[in-house]
Amino acid sequence: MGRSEHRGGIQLPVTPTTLADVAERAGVSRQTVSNAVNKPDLLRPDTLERVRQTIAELGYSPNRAARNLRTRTSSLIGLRFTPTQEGTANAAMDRFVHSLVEASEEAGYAVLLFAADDEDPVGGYDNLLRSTAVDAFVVTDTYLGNPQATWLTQQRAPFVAFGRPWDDDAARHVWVDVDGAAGTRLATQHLIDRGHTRIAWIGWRKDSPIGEDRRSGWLTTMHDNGLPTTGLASRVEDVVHSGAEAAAVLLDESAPTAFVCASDTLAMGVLHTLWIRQLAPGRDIAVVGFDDSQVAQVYPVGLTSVRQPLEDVAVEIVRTLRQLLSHQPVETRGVLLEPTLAIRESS
Amino acid sequence: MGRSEHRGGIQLPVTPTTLADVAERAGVSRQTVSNAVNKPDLLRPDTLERVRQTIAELGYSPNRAARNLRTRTSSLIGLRFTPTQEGTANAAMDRFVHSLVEASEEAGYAVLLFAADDEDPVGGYDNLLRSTAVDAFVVTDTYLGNPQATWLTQQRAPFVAFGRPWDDDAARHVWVDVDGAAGTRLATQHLIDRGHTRIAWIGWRKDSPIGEDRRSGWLTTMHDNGLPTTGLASRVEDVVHSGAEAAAVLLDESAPTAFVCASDTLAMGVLHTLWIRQLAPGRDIAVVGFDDSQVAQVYPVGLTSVRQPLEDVAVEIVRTLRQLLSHQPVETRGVLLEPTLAIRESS
DNA sequence: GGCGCTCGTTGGATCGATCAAGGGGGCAGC
DNA sequence: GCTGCCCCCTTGATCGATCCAACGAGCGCC
Repeated sequence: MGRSEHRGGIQLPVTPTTLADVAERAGVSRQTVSNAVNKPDLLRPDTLERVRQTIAELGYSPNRAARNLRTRTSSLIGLRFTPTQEGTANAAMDRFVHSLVEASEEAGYAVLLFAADDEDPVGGYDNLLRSTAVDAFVVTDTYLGNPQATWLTQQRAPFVAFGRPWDDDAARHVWVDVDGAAGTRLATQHLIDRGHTRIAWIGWRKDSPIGEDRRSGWLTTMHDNGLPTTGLASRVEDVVHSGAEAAAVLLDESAPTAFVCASDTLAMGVLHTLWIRQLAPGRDIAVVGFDDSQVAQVYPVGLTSVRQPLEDVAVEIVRTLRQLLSHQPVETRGVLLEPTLAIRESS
Repeated sequence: MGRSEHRGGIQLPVTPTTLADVAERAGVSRQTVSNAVNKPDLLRPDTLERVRQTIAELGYSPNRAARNLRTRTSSLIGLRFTPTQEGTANAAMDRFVHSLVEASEEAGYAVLLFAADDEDPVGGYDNLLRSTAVDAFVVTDTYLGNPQATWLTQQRAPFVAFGRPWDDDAARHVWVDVDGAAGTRLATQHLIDRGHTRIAWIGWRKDSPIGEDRRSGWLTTMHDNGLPTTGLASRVEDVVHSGAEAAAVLLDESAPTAFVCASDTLAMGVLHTLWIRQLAPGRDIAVVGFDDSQVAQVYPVGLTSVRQPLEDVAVEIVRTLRQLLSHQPVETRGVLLEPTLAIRESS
């Protein structure tokens, strides 16, 4: 019974209203109220109306715990929250999380965040899974040989990865990703359209498949346009000063008129070098970054940058998750989305 | 019973292990197993050991839904996730959320994210509260006259606000905040120590209490040091070009040698103006921002910025929440934490 | 009018944990 | 040897929803 008490003149519920309260008040049984909530078309219209009105009067909401217990679902999606690394510009998590929360909410899910210590990469997942605290996971950090995807697959836990299983052909899980090569193709073609012919690449070290993917977009576009690439590429760590150094070396040795970078962080390094050499970004030398981070948006000159469609990624992930959870056959094993180019003054 | 089946040679649990399974296997009752988990000191050491071993053998984790139903708690903290506005540098959410997740986890809580449409600001809160989906809330957007805090107080819902109830003296809720004035005092004193005497302020419009607070730190420090402030302050919108314009006007009219800004976004505007006028940040003109955003960190020159102790804020919030939830008297109604200054080349 | 069928409704059982009492064994005291 | 007491553990009830099987009213058909 939803008891209540008077306090300070306002009637406040002490125990929340239950299904039984509504049933009694509306003069029907519990099951009928449950049906009114979950399968409205089973009720006669007038009964439905009456029950709904009672629900509104009493301000009833189904108790999550009870529902979860009975249905063995939680309507929660687990996401391990990995913060942006300090000193880099890649703030994709912020935008992605928001998109995921919104997309989930429309599908009736909420997002549960958890952390995980580095010693035990699957610890957090294991806990939530065994205690049936979440229905599914979204895995974001699909770096080379990451253990989470493999482990979750073994456990037959439903999950969708944001990111391709680059190395592992045997991986049978579902993923959504953004076509990085298409992004750098966009960037490179954009620069070619502006008349540039000597376009340099600054990317990540070779052991990053994401970096190599992005690099390939630059490479193929240059080749397709019959433009030179020798001496115009550099692979460094993803920190600002590495980008700056690489830009300095490339400027000295190969005289490029434009740079395509694997990240906004590296692009910032390039801009730094330009600034030191009194070169104007966009006028003297063009620069394009990757991720459309806040840095790209608020940098005084305005950094042109490849923008990942994170909203679409989130929608796609939730759509796929729903298929997985409803035991429908999943249409496609992987979905690749096209990024766009946010053009600003630097190019 | 935790049934299991053979598939692919590996034994996989179909139904998770329950308390009863453990009890049967260990030769004790359900309650004893429950006590072994929750009140270990009630058991005889040898029994405890035996039960614990059985729990480990079977890989048992308590079912969250069942526990939640019985105890009327969820071990979840609700947080409305508001993404960073595009075009601004204030990415505090990212760092704060991570800190909150970590602090919560140590206290046995997880963070539940939800969105809310602007039409119904309390909609998300209401749903989660009535369905007893979360134990408490963390409210971050305590702007002037925000309805959430008031509403939650009325509902007697446990929550802690990140941010002071500026306008509302009647607000009786608990809060944790960062002392913005102390931050700008740090920044201003830092510039004075470097020999600057004409230090300008660029802040937000007057209707922002946070902005006025930060402004007061600059003002008092200037006065305390007997330095002039007339003609050296400007209040604009929190976008880059407004900051740039304000800097231009101030430079022309009052010839400051340093700027203290209410945000990194505005500081970026100042740097833009300096760049246009060929003035070197840090050498010709000093600039200090606020929030220590990624922009400040990766900007080529390195922007000195006030850094909010978000990790400490999160810890303090969780500590306070636990007091609230355990019905202990809360020690203090509000906690004010001191920011630090991240000094870089721009000053 | 009776039969069978459909649709809506009903009471009981169930999910898996914790709460609140109740029971049994061992040890000390007389 | 019996009683009393305490400690440790067990048993039945409960949280609030949904699933299940069965029941009842209304209707059409013969």
